[in-house]
Amino acid sequence: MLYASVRILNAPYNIDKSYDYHVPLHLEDRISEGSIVVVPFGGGNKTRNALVEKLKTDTQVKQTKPVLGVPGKYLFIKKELLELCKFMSEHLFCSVGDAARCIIPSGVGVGSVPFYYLGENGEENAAKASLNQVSKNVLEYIIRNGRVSESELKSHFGVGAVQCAKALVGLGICETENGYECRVNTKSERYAEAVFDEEVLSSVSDGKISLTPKQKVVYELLLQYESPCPLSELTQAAGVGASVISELSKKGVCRIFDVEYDRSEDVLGVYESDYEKDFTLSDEQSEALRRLSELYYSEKPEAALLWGVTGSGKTNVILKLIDKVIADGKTVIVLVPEIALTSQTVGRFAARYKKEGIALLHSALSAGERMDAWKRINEGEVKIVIGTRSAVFAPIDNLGLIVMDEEHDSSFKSDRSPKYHAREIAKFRCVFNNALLVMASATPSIESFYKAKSGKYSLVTLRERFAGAELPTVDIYDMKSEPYYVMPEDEYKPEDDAALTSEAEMFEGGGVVDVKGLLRREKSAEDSAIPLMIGKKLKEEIQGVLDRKEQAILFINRRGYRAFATCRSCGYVFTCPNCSVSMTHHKNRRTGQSHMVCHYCGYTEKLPQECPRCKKEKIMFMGSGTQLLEETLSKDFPSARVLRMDADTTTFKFSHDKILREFREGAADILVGTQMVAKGHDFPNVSLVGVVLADTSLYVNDFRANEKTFSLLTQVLGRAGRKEKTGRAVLQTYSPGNEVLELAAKQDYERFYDMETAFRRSSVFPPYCDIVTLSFSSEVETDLLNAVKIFGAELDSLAKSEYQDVKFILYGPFRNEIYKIAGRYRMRYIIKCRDSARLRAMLSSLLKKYAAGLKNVTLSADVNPANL
DNA sequence: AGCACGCCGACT
DNA sequence: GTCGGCGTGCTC
Repeated sequence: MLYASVRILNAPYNIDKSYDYHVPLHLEDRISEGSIVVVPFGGGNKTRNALVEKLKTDTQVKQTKPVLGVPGKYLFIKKELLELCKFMSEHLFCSVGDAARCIIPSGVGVGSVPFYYLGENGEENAAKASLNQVSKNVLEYIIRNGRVSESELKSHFGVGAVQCAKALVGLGICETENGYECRVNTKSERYAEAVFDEEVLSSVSDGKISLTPKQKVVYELLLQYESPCPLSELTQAAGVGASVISELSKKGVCRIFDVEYDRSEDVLGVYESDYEKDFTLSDEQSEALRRLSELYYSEKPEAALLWGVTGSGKTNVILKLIDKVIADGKTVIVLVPEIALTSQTVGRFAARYKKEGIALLHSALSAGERMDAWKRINEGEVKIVIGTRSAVFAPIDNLGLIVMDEEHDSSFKSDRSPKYHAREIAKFRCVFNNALLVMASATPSIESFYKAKSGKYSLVTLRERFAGAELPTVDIYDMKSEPYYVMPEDEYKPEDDAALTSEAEMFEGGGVVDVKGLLRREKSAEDSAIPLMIGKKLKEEIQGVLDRKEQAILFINRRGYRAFATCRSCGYVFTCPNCSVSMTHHKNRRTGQSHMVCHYCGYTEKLPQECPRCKKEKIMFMGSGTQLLEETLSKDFPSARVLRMDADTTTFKFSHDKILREFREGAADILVGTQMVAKGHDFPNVSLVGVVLADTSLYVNDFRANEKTFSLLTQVLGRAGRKEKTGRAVLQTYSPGNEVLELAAKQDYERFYDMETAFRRSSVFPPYCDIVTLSFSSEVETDLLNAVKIFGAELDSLAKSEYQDVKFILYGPFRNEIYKIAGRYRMRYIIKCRDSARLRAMLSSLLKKYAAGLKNVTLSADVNPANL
């Protein structure tokens, strides 16, 4: 008898162990180690999917249940990745099944369908019966293939084959039995959008089209959104059924349409013609290539940090390295940050290696496409995989090289459980395959640079800028020399200062707390209470750019119109009812309507005229976002064409890419946006970059605040003048003396690294220790507090008894930076430690004990989190 | 996580 | 006397 030792997928952490099942004869030749199988589990024998860890001929278990089915040869995890699952579960405190979920393409499910096979007296009965041609073909196919699923018959002989098969069963020729097979769930999402047509809008407002109260609620919501809204979200937000929305569409005031996850464009083709097929390397680049090749040919696991300033041609070196690896008959995985997926870099790779066999893995792929890519990779048709973090799991054989472009990017760390870092997975795979890992960045993570300096990684450096490209001239501009707030005289009262102080401190961080300056009045101001976003210097530079018919990019760190709304009379701040954050003020471009939006849970409400607390009409807005910047620009530079890119204008797949392409093709003079404008795009005509507010307070309370600011600014500055022209950049700030800003302006990574490591060493942060956070969340605050207390006590007692040898420092419990999100309260412990087997054993036993045991509370661990 | 088994209050 | 409340414990 053959037994399968399996792990249940979707099993909670505390019951994640091996379970033995026996394998029925007819499945023996279908099952193998790494197969996904269907098994009965638990008292109710509910069918569950499981991963076969081992096949064996005996078992300790007295009574085993049978494996019910092996869905298909593609639902299979090869040995290397099977071991990786185990590794992940040990290091990331997740079940083996959770790890397997990262590896199996999502959207692939298991379905139960009838299978047909030849009956006992099948051939005799067939000889007696008179069959039509199709039935004969179907029968022949069944005889040839043994057990055949209904869907397989359908795909071979059309839908009619099902009838034939059933008839064959009726005639006693075939028999049928339910079995399992792999199925790809194609998904599409239904969207609704208000009809922004003058006539429709006015007929609704003057009652020509009458709406019921519920319809009204939905309609108002729709008007507030700038872009189409998923129906599911809309019905939830409005608290109505889908019928209300379909009524609205019948009345012609909104449109309902399906957006398939399937509409992927030919990303490969986009930039194909942009680049020459061949190029020569500079001396420095050749040397870098030589060193990397040496590491590659060593046939040992190696890791190298390719540190090259912006514009030093890292990509060229990498392309030449890949050429060698491919020529050597091995395969390559290239990992890029999420945002860069359709960028030129990817296009360049794609174009260059199309004929060798390339697979592009990204979040916009439909389940079907993902499955296709997975099949092609599994069947060895692919030599190069390019993709975001999850591409590190690509089932590619014979791996010779993994490249991580923009190594420091935080999108390489998963934000969902299991919270893996692609870098660690890549290392595991390189060790398994004796392959080379190349991490490339202009601003490496402090941790990686530290490893490079201490010899754990080989450091390969590119210092020269390629093709004479130069650093932009950077002006750090002191915004304190500008009036910040402009407010008409008659509205100003001295007591405003007091009410605003706390909020101003809260939201503008260290820089702007001079409230008197904040409210500096200017009698002549036409626009009341509009913060000055564009200082004199930046204004001049923008004008210059427009005059020279060049382009500019302006970066601002907040989307929306105004950062928050507050009452000048009582100090009330508009706060999300579900989250402990203030809401952001948004303005609809088309209707001009104002509403407040929570950036964490999406909650939206209409902006009232009066303060909900004191009922006075004294609401004022503070801070500024992309929408206001866009508006300000069109006022200050009426002739300029402004394009905005933020989460609100990039709802759809590829809309992001579309905006960038439009901008590159010159459809706009100024691109305004959040983080996403900063990353990896090359715009030849951009000669000015403006950072509306550059402050370290962009990331408060995170020990990586400096690192993140430095790398973000470096990237933004890198957008200016990469070709022949020397670009210009203006960093507006309220803390002009800040060392991080100055070093970023000079692009002096090494000085920054020295400064930052000094800080990390003295306060004990990575790379001088590891950090594990244990996060608790609950909808019930008292349950949360209780759980946190119990857990803390237990950890304490373990540390004093069984795990005395484990050294760690426990901090907390703390409330999270944002205590409540979407109705859940969140707290955590922070542990500084060495990530050792003993430490993991201790935490794992605790988590196993409490993962299910704390009522109403979910608990999860994160090793070296991306944000603290 | 599910879903059993198990031991005490309000119903036909 | 039973139906069903959800506390405790197991899942090959």
